[in-house]
Amino acid sequence: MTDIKAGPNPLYLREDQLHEAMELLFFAYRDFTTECDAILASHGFGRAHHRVIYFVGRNPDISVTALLEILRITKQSLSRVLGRLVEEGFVTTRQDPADGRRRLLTLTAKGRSLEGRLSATQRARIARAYRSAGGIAVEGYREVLMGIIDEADRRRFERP
Amino acid sequence: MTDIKAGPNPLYLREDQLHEAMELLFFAYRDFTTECDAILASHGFGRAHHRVIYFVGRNPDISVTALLEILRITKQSLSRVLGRLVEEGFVTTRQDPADGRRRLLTLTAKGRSLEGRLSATQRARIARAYRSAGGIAVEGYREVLMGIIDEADRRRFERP
DNA sequence: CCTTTATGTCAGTCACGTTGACTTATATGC
DNA sequence: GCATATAAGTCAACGTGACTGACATAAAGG
Repeated sequence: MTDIKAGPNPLYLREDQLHEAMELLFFAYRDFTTECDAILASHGFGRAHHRVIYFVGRNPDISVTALLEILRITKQSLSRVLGRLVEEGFVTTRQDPADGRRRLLTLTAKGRSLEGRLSATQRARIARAYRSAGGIAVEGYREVLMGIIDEADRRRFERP
Repeated sequence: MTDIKAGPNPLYLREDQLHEAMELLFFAYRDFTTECDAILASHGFGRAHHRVIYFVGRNPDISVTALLEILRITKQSLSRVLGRLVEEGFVTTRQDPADGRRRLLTLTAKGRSLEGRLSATQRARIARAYRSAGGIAVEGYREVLMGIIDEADRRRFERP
């Protein structure tokens, strides 16, 4: 009799916990991206432009191939987006002095300014979440997300 | 002189930590979704179909409006996706007995089967990450993501 | 009865991803 | 030095999944 209400079976709980994790990721990503959309739209840009601006900003002199590997899209897809960003003066390309086949991408001052405006809203959201959750929670967030990420990309987050 | 190499200023460190958080979310979401794409593509479906199947599966007898609120898309966007899922027998609609204006959405056996196949790959990924990170980390993951999610949707994750 | 709500639909547009084929420039290995 | 491989760019065609705007219908509710 005591067992009847002792709780749902542990397998059911576990499934539910996994569903919760999936939904947390879905809602967090949804809300994380929406604020930037208005700023981007005012330039006629979309999320693809944001991703390029962000990763070029974080990795000055990145090669096109390296950027493609981060984004996991085709070069034809990148081409349209990157082409516009270069055309409109947000990104510059220069030849790699060490390997003339490579084009190195860097943000212009204009690009850095837009990047800053976009990142600021997202940083604020993260900072708020980090502050309210605390340091131990932050470490847990990091460990779980690293576990979700494909092994090949985990090294990006290794610590000195 | 000792100060010169004493370390980067704390503000810079903090910015870097926030950028790490942003990238973790980006890569995790990217990798979380890619495995399902092949299964979906074999049906001629995309991620939009997956989202509908998932949330209808998790919320049997959900109304169209409630689903729209979760997805935060327009009814015109949902219409094409949902229409195909109903047409091809993955989702059924019925009139709400309590309010005849509402249509209640539920997965068919066929829909549950596809949902199960899709969720299984994602659950496996989460379960692996949860196991390797441990219970304390899982709690942190949950707290931080809840903080990132808009306040209005946080109640979805409240505990009994 | 009139207004509001829930849903569906037609029409047009745009962002952003895809595949496939082809070119050009440079690097590198035999 | 030549052949092959790599990095990048380009043209073309295509599909999904978002959007806006306008309009229709059925049911609920004051």
